[in-house]
Amino acid sequence: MSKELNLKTAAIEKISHLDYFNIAISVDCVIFGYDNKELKVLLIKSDLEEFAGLYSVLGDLVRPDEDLESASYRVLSERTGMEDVYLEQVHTFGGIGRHPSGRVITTAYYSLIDIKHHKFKLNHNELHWHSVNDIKKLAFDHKKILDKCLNRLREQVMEHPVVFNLLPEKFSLRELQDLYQAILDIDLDRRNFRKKIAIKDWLVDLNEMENDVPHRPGKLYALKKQHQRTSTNAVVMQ
Amino acid sequence: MSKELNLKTAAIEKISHLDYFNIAISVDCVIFGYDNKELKVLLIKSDLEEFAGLYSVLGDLVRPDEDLESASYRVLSERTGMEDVYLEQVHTFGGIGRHPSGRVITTAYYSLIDIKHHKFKLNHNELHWHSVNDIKKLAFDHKKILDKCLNRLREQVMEHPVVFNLLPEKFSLRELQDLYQAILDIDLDRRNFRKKIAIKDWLVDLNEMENDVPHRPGKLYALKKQHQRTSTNAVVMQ
DNA sequence: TCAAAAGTGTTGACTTTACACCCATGA
DNA sequence: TCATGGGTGTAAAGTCAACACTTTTGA
Repeated sequence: MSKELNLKTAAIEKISHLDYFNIAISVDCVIFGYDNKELKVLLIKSDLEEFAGLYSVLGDLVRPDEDLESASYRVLSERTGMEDVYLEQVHTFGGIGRHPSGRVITTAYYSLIDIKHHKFKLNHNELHWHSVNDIKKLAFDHKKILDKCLNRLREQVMEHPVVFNLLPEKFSLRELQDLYQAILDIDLDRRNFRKKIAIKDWLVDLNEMENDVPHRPGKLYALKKQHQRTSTNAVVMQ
Repeated sequence: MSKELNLKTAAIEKISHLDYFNIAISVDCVIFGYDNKELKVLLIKSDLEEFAGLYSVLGDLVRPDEDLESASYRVLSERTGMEDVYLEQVHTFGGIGRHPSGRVITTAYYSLIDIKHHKFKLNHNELHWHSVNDIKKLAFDHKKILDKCLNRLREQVMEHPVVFNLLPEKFSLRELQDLYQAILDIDLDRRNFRKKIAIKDWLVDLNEMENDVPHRPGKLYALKKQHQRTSTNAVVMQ
């Protein structure tokens, strides 16, 4: 009773499946920044009437000739002018009602970028940084997407050196701790935090000190070269 | 210089994006089983000429009117006759050359099912269980998909009670340990394993003993009701 | 009586947490 | 001299890994 061996070519298969080429796929990039001891996320005002007044994360449809990663890098660089930034895929959202234009499935990525980056032109498009903690509602299912990306970020932050794009090249341990506290939304013990970071061996001591701080200056550190994460040396993290 | 407020309706947006509705999306289900102290995976012989002789994991195109999760449950139940089994989304693979029929992006899920399940009709379709350790090459990028799902399974197995679909309802701690060893592909210390499982509080002691074993019988346990994972009470795991 | 696996605790190594004092700087 | 944060160590609690002997059963 076994099925007959009935090979078909890909070309033939494609014809029989043409009906299915009726779903669009997009990428959405949850881009985190950090300023004033708060974790921020870059949002754009939705240009859909259905979501008038609401913000959404940055996304775009995937072009037929680009892969998912390229699409997410394109969104990132088109919107922020930044190249070569690490993006992490988080989850794909495929509910049927999630986009009013039709069937759009989206793959969510997160990324971390320096909020003070130069090429950045916030005024030209309705792009704004929002405090993650203040966000109650977004267009589409983007609140769910944001939450999932934030959870993933929190899971990874102590295991992998992912947060250093959010700091200047040289930073003190206090700045690093403030950043961790903003991301995790908890207080950390200073001595224990320093021990934990020291053990990871992520940092080089630059033998320099902070300037212009209204208190005793701290030592400056930088992320070791081998831990710098970019699109081109992306490390498999799990 | 700010952009004019220029809202468009979803309908209008759709027209301008029609070109993009040219990518198909599929789901691929990596279905793990367990037999003879080995972790297995359910594979089907590829019916594409391009991959003649190679196996692939179970997948199908997503229909325009079903969401991603429904599509993966459909694949699972069509192929195995099983309903109400937990599926975990792992990753979406979107390389441009990954499918010879055209642009197909796929979202991978894994699932664990009892290899001895009744409705199962292995002969009717070229469906076979393969030892995970023996698999060297698969059709498409399915080896990568399998590896990623296996990694995810290994990460979750000690943190969450995910493996119990692979065992009969009543099982001994030795059977459970053998299963963990097969999944993780390492040996575990018996006493430490039992302690670790006891702490999780996943099991009920049934006050029954094994029968028909050629050695001292062990106690039988079952997974507590509140930890049983099905499609309908799926627990958010991260 | 033998073979096979069940069942069970302790010790040492390591990790994690909580916690307090003096120091350097700028205002 | 005050306010601010820098820099540092220790003790107690908890977790993890290694390890061996007696018991029960069927063959």
